[in-house]
Amino acid sequence: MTPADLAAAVLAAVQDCVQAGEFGVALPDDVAIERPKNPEHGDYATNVALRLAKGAGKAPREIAEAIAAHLRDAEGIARVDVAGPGFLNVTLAAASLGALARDIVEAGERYGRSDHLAGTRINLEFVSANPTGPVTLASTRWAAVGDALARILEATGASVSREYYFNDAGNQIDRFARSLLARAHGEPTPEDGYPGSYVDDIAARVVAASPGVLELPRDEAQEVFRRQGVELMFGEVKDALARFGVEFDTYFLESSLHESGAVDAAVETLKQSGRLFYEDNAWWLRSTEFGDDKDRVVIKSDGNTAYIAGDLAYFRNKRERGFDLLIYILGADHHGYVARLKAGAAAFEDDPDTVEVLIGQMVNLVKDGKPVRMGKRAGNIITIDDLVDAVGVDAGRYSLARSAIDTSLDVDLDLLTKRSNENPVFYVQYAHARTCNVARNAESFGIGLDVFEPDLLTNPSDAALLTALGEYPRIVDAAASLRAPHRIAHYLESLAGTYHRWYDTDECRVTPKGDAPVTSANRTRAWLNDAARTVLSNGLGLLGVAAPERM
RNA sequence: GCGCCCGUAGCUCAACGGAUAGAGCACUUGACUACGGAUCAAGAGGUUGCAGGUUCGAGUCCUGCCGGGCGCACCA
Repeated sequence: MTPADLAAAVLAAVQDCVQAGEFGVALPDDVAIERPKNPEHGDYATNVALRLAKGAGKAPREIAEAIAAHLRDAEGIARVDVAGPGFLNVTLAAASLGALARDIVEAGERYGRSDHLAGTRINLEFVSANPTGPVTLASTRWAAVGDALARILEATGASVSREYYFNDAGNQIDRFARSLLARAHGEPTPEDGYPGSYVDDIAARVVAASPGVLELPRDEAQEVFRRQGVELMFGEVKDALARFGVEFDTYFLESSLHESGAVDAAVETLKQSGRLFYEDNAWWLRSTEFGDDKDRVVIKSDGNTAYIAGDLAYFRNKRERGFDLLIYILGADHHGYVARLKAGAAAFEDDPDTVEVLIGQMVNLVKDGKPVRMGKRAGNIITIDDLVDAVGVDAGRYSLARSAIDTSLDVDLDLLTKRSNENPVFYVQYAHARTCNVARNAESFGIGLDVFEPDLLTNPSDAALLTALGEYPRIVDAAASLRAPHRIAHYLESLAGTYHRWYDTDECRVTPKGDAPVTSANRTRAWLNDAARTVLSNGLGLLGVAAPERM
């Protein structure tokens, strides 16, 4: 019996109560089944009686007793207790709970996946850093989180397109080109330029590829550096992200929106529909209607488009490409954009809720207990490659994806470089490697996945592991709907602990100790071991972290 | 000044409004003739920044403070 099955059984019991006239209440939409922290509280618990009490006009415990009386008759339920203020604590029959092990093994990679978001086409935009330098640690956080979120949304049935927006029409790129040119000439970095040593490398590569470039007139040379330098830098960004295991479906260039006429068309549409107003020689979008603190200029008084014009055209472009939901992961320094992005949607008579902006807080570098300022312009950045070199892809992705995005994250440089074993990812990966090792040992004992007698899974450690495994689908759902990949990581850490404890329980061995004979219980536990392997592997997969068979 | 986010164990972080606030690391003690100890068991560590409020119940929701981060352009 899965938690979902139990929820259905509880709902049926509530219905029975209502039909029997024991209390009157509208049937709840769903019943929350949770796994109690305290094993004395049964395998599963529900607060449904507490929820219904107010509507029924009766004491929660009274409601709970009534539901319990009906629930006790349900198939596969060993006992139901009413506890505390009115919780229902449910203990399943061993066979009923144990059957889950086979279900999971048979579902394999499909276990935890659902079709809740089937048919939804999601455009997930993340990282989107301008290639004026290597990928910073902050951007790397969004790479890890964004890619994990994409995997999680896909696991709930959505079609997800990973998108990287390159704002190549702006002056950051000009500053980058000027920096390249200056360094190629051996001049100091311009006042507003980029000082990192990578600028010298890129400049040298441009010169190598175009030997005569330094003899060209200054403005022509700068154009060569702009074009080739950006291409080289962007290539490095893509390569570094690919090494990190993050591949984008679309790298979208802002300039393409200008060249295709999409920006002009979008502005024209908005003028026609009266969504822009003219004032002080400029055209404005009334974004204040959507919570923005001021209206935004779309066409500047000099006739040029403002940055937001590109965003408006980009929104429309994404919708025209057929996406139902546009999710943006932006850093906290961009939170002022939320209102104007939504205003843009509304201006096109579209639903502002098609735009969903996730604001991620900053990554702070800490060294010797003190914060270290980091920035491309300051030239002291920690890059995605630095991270990978220090701890590897798995530990890097895991540590950046394991915290909620709305908390700022402190990364200690010394901890990162010296003591990588402190990363909980190894605890989880080791649990997975252990399941594989147990399976290998079982095979050498001639224990395969044949005999399955779930009523033999009577040890409390069996129940603890089974209920933990049963939670997984709801964890995936929650991670998807809350856009919270870190929940997967924390679940896995908890599951790994439960597995390690099960492994260390002598009564729960898969292979017999010493020369004891192989029993049906041993054989049945091979299924449970494999179920744990399946969930650990599936969960790590959602984070883009390897599930090694050996460590 | 206005707006958004955060404040939880020594550190890094969890906790659909639910029961005794949890993990990892670090610390103390124990288990290596081990289904590989990258593990397990036990211990210690907390007034969840402060003060009110909402209700059967608040780390979680509301209000006000305190502290920190990030924004408040006809820049992109």
